[in-house]
Amino acid sequence: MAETQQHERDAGTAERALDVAEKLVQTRGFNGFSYAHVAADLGITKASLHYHFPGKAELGEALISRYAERFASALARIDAERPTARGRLEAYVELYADVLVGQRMCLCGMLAAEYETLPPPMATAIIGFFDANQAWLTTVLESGRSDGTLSFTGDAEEAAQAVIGTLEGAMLIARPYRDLARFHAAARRLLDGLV
Amino acid sequence: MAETQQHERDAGTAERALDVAEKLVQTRGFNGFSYAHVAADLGITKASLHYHFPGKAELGEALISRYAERFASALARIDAERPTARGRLEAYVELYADVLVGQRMCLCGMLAAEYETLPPPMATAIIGFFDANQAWLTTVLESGRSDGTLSFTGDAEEAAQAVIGTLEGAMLIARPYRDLARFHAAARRLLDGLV
DNA sequence: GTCTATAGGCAGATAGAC
DNA sequence: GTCTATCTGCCTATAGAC
Repeated sequence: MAETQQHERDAGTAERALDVAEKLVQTRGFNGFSYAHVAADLGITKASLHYHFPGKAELGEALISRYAERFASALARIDAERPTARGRLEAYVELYADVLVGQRMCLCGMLAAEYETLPPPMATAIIGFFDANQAWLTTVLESGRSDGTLSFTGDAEEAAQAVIGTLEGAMLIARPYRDLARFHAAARRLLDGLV
Repeated sequence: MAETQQHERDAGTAERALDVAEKLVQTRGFNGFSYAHVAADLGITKASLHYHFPGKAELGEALISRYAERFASALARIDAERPTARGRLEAYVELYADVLVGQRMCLCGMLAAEYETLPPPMATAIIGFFDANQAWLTTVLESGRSDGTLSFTGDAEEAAQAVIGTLEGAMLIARPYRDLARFHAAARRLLDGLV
């Protein structure tokens, strides 16, 4: 497993740079961090960082693409481990909660706020992230409604969009309050509204 | 009305600077705009802007305080014009929608994302904004439940927090999609969930 | 109240040695 | 891969003339 990605231990510099940058973007935003921040945290120079990522835009793209891949893996895992629609939704909420416990905002939620200032490739990738989430949620919601375990009005796609917006918004507000319970209360209400 | 604030026409330089800065922060974020942006838009120099606001931090504080005051006025007006809890909630949603039509994020929602990077006085002011909204919503929800026109589970304060989070999140996601309907659909579902 | 001029710092980025 | 050195540009901010 020489060139495959390893988490935590023994990761290459590029991967560790992504870890540091990811945390910085999730807490400070894309316009609130710099190559200097990342380099200092890694114990290398800015110039070295430019070897791995030609520019901030490319680093940003790599950030979203890795984040989206991990999210997709997590969704596949939920599909495999959770048989019911309700269970899948609960696991989905947990994905968000796990991000928030680290005092972080969802990477793409943060970037959505800064959308107007982002390089076009990053903007496109963010939309792709939300589209993928919406597609997965739509399937879950539809299957739940089919087997009678979920109940909601309107089409599943619209409900899926509401789920994403509600969770992102709950994170956005809970974070400054440093109140994880606030997020969970909002998530609970959301799930209860889907019966 | 020499020194009182006038909107639109004949506003003083400080007020016009706030208008420009407000729009910039709502679209690009606090870390995504500069004195140069504001000054250029006003047709004055950066130095002149420093005469009105000593630093970016003070400009940011003035921004939040004016925004919060206007929001408070709008809420008082809703109380005066809308007799029912349901009508007040609908008018509250419209406040958000009116911001979004201008392709803008809620000022404080945007700043909530950048929370970790803000000068402490700005951070405090943002919490104050959300607290005020929550207090108003809590009263509306309680009165609606009392007279039987609204129905929801849990305490009104928690429901109020959910309303704020849902609307902020709906804005956050609808904006990159440039899809106002997406916001309205989410808002409709939210109101329908309060019967 | 607005200007010119300028300071000092940090940003993103590159060249070239090792 | 990482370094030193450097560049250019933009940032916030100030001094002082008008």
